[in-house]
Amino acid sequence: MIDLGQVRIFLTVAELRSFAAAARQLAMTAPTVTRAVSGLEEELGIQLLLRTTRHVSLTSAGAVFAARIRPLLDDFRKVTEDLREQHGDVAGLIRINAPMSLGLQILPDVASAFRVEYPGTVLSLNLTDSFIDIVSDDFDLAIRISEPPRDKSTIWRKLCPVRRILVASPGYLASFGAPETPEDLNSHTCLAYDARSLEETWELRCQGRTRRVRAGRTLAGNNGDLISRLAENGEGIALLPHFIVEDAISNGLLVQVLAEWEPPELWLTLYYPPYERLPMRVAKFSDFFERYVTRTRPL
Amino acid sequence: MIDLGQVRIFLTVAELRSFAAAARQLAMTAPTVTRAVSGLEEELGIQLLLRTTRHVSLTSAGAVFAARIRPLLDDFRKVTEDLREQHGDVAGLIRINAPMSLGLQILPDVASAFRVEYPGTVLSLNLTDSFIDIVSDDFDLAIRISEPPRDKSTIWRKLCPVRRILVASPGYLASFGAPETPEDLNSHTCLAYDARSLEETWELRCQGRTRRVRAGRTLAGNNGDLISRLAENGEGIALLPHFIVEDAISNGLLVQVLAEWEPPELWLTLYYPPYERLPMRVAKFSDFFERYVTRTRPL
DNA sequence: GATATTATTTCATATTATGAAATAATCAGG
DNA sequence: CCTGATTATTTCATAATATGAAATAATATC
Repeated sequence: MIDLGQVRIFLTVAELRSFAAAARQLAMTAPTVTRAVSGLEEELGIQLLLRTTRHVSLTSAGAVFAARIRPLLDDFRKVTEDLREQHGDVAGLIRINAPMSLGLQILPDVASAFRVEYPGTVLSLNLTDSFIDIVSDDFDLAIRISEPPRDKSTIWRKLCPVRRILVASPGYLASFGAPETPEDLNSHTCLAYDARSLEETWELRCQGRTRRVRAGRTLAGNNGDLISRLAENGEGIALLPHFIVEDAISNGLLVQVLAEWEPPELWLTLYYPPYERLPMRVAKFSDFFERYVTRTRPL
Repeated sequence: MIDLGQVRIFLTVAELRSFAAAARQLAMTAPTVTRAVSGLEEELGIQLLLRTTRHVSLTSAGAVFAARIRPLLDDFRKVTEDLREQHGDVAGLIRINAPMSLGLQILPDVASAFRVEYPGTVLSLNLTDSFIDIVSDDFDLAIRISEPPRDKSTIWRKLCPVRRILVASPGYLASFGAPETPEDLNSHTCLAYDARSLEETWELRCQGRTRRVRAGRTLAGNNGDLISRLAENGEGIALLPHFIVEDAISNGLLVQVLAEWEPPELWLTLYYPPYERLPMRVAKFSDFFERYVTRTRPL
């Protein structure tokens, strides 16, 4: 991996057309400059500068390298400087988006505790279950339960895994029987999470074996609590985050089925808009939220 | 200046969420990874990763930094790899553009000598005096006499300074007298180089003093030899590169005037299209041309 | 609560970086 | 053509840093 210090020195020499002048401008000694350029040339395996004791000029390779690397070096400087200047008050508006069920359960407590610690902040809490675009919808922070995107350009941060389980009401199971294998689900009513496509594929794993089941052919909803309530009413089998159904289970309203078959792990994930500089208030709230979720109220 | 090795290690740890796994993947020892991340955090003055002995996760600052720095590191890799792979045959078509006068004087000799050394190459020589766009006009190399552009994004390379002098024919000077000061030029016919604007400003310096003269109000041309011929015909005073008028001066057709007043230095400059990878044939021709100009035929 | 894994620290050693001085090379001016 | 001044590089002794094995501290799992 190439050394940015060497690159900076090389660019200075190339611009000033002098090793001595570059050394003076960079407050270094001449040997340091010489060694930096030689080292870079050796590293790249190509000569960048032509020098006599009286005249320095770029080679064609050096000219191309300089032209391409200069803007990159500026970008690096900008990114690191933006990060270094992460200071300032924790105050101002923070626009937060979260899924309905999760938001209702924990955001009120997090928000109150946060506002005690940082009274200068203003929280705008927005709960939606549908897909949101954090940029165009103008949020500072979106809390989602999902598999993190492959996309390298969005800014996201996994907090903790969210376990999901299959549940049904005792009444439903009495009428239709409990499934013994994933294949049995095909003859059951499976409640899908996605109301739009009316269908969802459940991927279930057990000891290396994977089974896929189509859910939602008869009933679907876009909200965890809604689906939980439908399941409690005996409408069918649901695949839901544990934190949504834990109360219903301990009250006996729902029962876990096919416990040994596990769906893919989802992650509680924070999404940020493409900040150049993360505002302190957003950073603080993120970290506060993470502490709360992982310590005070594990999912 | 930040250390790219540390950045690479940090990104690996962030992706794998484990120092030990990152060490294994990068074929390093665990202490090296720990120290790289700590060093980076110290350098940036902000914590990037949250770690316990069993779990590693990004801080919000770390997530933003990772998302912004990752594409930059990829670009950096690409630039250096493109440069490292500067090998291969010196063969194929090289499309070269040059100013008319300079091109006529030296390109034939350079081209012949180059073709002897690299018979596999094909040279396309294009002479124009007007402004060219190296990208849209599809040249591999443009030779210009100009002040290098301020623009940091174009790829150019200064070869050597080009001295310019003020000249007129003996006949013209006999009729109108020789100017003693730059101000005297206002009552003379000054032949401008730029035919399009019909006007050109001559900036003349002598011992720290600077004078500006407007030229070309009555006669202008876009070609050095053309203007030289006009001056030889006694049409007025011209400001021309020394190499264009040296023959006419030694033949007595032209005489230098206001010798102690010097115009700004122009540079013989090579321009490249925004190559990602400079083709070997273009690099070789550039270096060949430079050697010829600075050694065989100094301007 | 024992165990295994993990991140970090310690410490001795090897490597590298650094600058003053010496050297070699080159251009300008007499 | 020589001298002097400037410049890039090398030398060399020293200081600073990097490195890995082993020890340590911390934590999740069984």
